[in-house]
Amino acid sequence: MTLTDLRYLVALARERHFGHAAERCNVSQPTLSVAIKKLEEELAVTLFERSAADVKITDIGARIVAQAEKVLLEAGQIKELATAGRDPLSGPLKVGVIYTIGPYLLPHLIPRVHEAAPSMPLLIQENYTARLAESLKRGDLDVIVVALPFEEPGIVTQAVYDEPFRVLMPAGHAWEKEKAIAASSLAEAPLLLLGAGNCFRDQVLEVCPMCRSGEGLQRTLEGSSLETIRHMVATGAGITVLPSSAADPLPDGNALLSVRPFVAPEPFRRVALAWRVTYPRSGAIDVIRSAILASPLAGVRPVNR
Amino acid sequence: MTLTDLRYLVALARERHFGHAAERCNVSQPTLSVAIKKLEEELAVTLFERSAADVKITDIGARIVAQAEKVLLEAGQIKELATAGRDPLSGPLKVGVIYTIGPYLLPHLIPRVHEAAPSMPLLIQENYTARLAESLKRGDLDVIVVALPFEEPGIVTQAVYDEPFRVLMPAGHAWEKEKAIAASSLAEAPLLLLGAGNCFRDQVLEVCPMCRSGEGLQRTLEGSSLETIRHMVATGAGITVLPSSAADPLPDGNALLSVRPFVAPEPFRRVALAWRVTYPRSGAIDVIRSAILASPLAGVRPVNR
DNA sequence: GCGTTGTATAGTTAATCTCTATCACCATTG
DNA sequence: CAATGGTGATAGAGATTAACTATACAACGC
Repeated sequence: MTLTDLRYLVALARERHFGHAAERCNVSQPTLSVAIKKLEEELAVTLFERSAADVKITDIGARIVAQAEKVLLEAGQIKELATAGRDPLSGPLKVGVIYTIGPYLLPHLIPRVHEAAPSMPLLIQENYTARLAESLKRGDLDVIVVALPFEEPGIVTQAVYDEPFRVLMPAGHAWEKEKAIAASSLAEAPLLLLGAGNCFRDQVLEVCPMCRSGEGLQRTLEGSSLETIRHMVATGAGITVLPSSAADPLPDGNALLSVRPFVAPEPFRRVALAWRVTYPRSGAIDVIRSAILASPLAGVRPVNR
Repeated sequence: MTLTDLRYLVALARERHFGHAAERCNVSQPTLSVAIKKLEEELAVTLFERSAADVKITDIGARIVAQAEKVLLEAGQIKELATAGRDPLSGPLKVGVIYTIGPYLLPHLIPRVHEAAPSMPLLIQENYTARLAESLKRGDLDVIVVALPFEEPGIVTQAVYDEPFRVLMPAGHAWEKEKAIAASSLAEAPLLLLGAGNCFRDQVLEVCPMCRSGEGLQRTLEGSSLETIRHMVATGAGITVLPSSAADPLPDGNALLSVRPFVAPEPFRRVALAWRVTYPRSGAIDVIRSAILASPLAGVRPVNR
């Protein structure tokens, strides 16, 4: 029993004439004749009474035809689903973003994606890079926004933008008179840091290796966020390093904080998209990339592909 | 897209492993692999993400698999319908009976058929032979009970029983002293007859050709029934001829009527079943025949096949 | 009876399906 | 870092199936 057989069956039930039914199915009369006969043998029931005058459907035949129509209808739905699903910009996209990007990127990203792909709702999760990577590989996420380096088997990454680091200090801090801060000077400062697991923490520590080993003044704030740290800096609890997208857009007339760039070469992080090599909706990823690049993130520099 | 393809698809969605899915489908791994690939090409969507680690279903793939399961379920129903319909004794049987048999046969027939084939309800129609024949050929009836001769193209008949005719007269009639009545004497009697269209009318007239041509005393009662005629005989309106099944089972102690047989050779009618040669439920017809023969119809003689 | 209409059958060709064998890829491991 | 094992894809051969054309066969109607 094949779907073709069922189509022949339904056509014959409608036409009650082998020749006409065959014509409607674009096959020869013997083809349809043989198919119906085969179907009757397979089901071991007589579906039609053939006589010279006409073709009559049996009671059981009528019931089976009705069921066959249902099967064909449902099968047709598969094609419709496929047609609808062919558009990579249709259907939800599961996006992961690291904690130190999400709050600054998403408010810009979401409306832009919605505009570019109205029928692609975003299901967004913020997490650590390691967790995002796991979800991505498991298939719980489709694409993630992380900082490089990021290497995983089966995962491709595409750099999107570079983002310089900034030094954030309370207003009136001694460094406020400097135009730019040297990375080395961080070792002497009471540096507020995110907890372990945040890649940005490691990147900051890399900027100033002495900070890590020196057991200096820096303090790790477990379970915290860049926003919390910024508030702490404002209260004079210390200084910190922020990515430019988080540091530069200070609320107008914020008198409690000062931001300074690093002296060249500025330390920066490279932000990238990552997805499974096998992920088929590359068009959706292109939309995400474009939306990110169209977002007004302070201080960032696009990375050419 | 075939039902086999859909089975492969569902198996792969369940197993998430080409080899295992193939095994479950009793085919080789390349067979399943190629089938899935073909399906993806036909639908122009990626259903699975293949990687070394594992096989992941895409969102659209999951939706299509769910639909495929529905299709397979509905297709399975076809086989179930066929299995249920394979029994000729299941499902209603549309039976037609002529007016002069129905009232005497059906009260016996129905319970016997119900006992022999409980899941074969009878849909019964009484009518003239000509109407029954028409319905039978059109497929509105499956089998009819008629009196021979009955010849129609595409219709087979099977004699079931012979039924002698009787003379019915009011009690006290002059013929009551006779043990048997000669057919020829009917010409002189006030014979009450059924209306045109009833085959029994013609059969009675055939018993006594003079009645037809002679413009004798006989009266045709249009739109009447044997029962009505019997009541009229009881009131002394005339005499009549009845089939034995209608004449013999007189209500106990009916003092108003007398029944007499004809002198040999007794006139009789041959009652038969008829159905389309193409009708597939011959088992159902056998049940009807057996039930008729098991019915205690007064005076009838079974006809060997 | 003979032609017409309609379905079944035969035989052939073409497409499809399925198999075995093998390749290519990747991830793990000594 | 090369070897290994597990996994899916591909190639080519063989078998099955489905389709066609031509024709037979059956049942009616004139």
